[in-house]
Amino acid sequence: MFDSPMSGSIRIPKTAEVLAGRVRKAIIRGELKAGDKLPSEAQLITDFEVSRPTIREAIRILESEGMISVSRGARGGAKVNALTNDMVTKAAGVALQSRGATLKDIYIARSVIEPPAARLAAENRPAEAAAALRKQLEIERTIGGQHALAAAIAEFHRVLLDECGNIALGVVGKALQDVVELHMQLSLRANARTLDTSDRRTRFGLRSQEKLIELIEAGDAAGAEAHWVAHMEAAGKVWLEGVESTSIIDVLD
Amino acid sequence: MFDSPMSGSIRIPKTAEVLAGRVRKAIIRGELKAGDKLPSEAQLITDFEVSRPTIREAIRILESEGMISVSRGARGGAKVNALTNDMVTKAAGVALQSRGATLKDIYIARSVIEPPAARLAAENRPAEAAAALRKQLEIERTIGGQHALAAAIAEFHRVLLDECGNIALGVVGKALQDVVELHMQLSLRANARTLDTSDRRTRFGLRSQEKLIELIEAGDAAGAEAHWVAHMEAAGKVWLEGVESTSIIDVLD
DNA sequence: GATTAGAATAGGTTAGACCATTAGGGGGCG
DNA sequence: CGCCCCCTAATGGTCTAACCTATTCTAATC
Repeated sequence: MFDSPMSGSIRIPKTAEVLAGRVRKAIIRGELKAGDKLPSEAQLITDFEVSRPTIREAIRILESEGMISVSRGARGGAKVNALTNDMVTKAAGVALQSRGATLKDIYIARSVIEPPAARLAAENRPAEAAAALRKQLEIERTIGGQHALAAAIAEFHRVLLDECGNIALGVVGKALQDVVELHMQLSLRANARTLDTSDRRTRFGLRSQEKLIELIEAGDAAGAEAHWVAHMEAAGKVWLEGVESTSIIDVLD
Repeated sequence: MFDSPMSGSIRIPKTAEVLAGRVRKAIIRGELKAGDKLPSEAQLITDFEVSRPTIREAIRILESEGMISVSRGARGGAKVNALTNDMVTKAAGVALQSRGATLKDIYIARSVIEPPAARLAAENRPAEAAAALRKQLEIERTIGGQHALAAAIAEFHRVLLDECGNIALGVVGKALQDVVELHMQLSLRANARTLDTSDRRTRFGLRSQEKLIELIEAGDAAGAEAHWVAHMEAAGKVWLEGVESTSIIDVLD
């Protein structure tokens, strides 16, 4: 039983998918920039010579991918979104939840990714990275409120991943960070608990961040990595006992 | 300037999105398993009391997320797909390409993630991991053809990430691996080049994998990690000069 | 019994209508 | 004169009713 040269299941492309694909390609290639407006549905109908439901299916596809958002009313329509990590976060959230990943799992993965990010930052762009991190640290110091502080600290981690100079590491690291944050938001909304971030521990954390910045600024790659390993371990001990570390991640509404 | 309790732009949910959300939730929660068939469009119309275009928009959303696939004709309809990493791969591919990530970027990120995966495998489940890896190594040894061998080696890396016992690390590591593989497939199809994997280097790689398995089996976590760091570095030197290491990742069509 | 033509099923696409929401302009009132 | 409200136009959201097309099953025919 040989496959004939013509074998292989052929996939008949649907009009809506083709349409969505064209727009997606234009967005990824940068031909359509964030903020640009797509033509109105009526215009698209005449441009592409397809019916309205077909157009709308294409729009739903792109919307579900987070590439456009649609608003109603006069001057409404589909606008191109800035390409964010949202899609990666959503996809990772689904994959992690369906496999039963726990907060501890994700924290361990982050502990694997972030210290090398600190090393790369110190190696490749110490000055810029230190400046960006210091700016975020200032925000943390002046901010009020437990939730706002927690968000600012999360942002510090994101800045570190951004400034490491490796796009791939940044994308996956931030996706994990975002999944955790999403889970926390939903879990807090459900349980209305309060975060018990003691002041003493917070100050210790900020001092540790300050030290990281100094090591990066000095170009001490090995030192920055080692310090951040220690930081993540220490912070993880505190944080994971605060949350139910074994609870399965939940990113559903 | 305080936000009033009523501030914040409200999001009017669209019927199709609500519908898609319900099905998505059921799939993620495991209430709908892979292979299950959704009711026919006609049935959904009567079940949910919405019109066909709306149903179809919901179906397009879920299809674009890779959660279902639809076939035409008698006995056709929407079937639930197995939850794979495809969504994460696609999303990561888009994010990486739009940010101009290079193959080298991604390789570096993989070099960050895989050695700790080897360490975790040796720490947490040496016997199972060694068995699974050895099985894959056998496949590599008996396989013929350059492309098939390259695919088998890629699979070895995936098995390692699966067997490390950390779901989050596995998900993001495999996503990066998959993005690279997707790019290579498209690039090969476009250029019809041939892979020049010399036999000598291939055999060296397989011996290195064998050594990793032995270290993991012995529970030598530090040794496994260190060995895999060296392996990734050595393999990277060869591989990155074979491909255009600075070429920007491309995952379009 | 194998082949093939038709019937049944179910998704793919189109057309047209009407409803709901929003921005902006014009008229009335202070 | 200026402010507010309502009206209107633009645009997406939803529905109904068809017809087309692909796929499978069945039954008639050779």
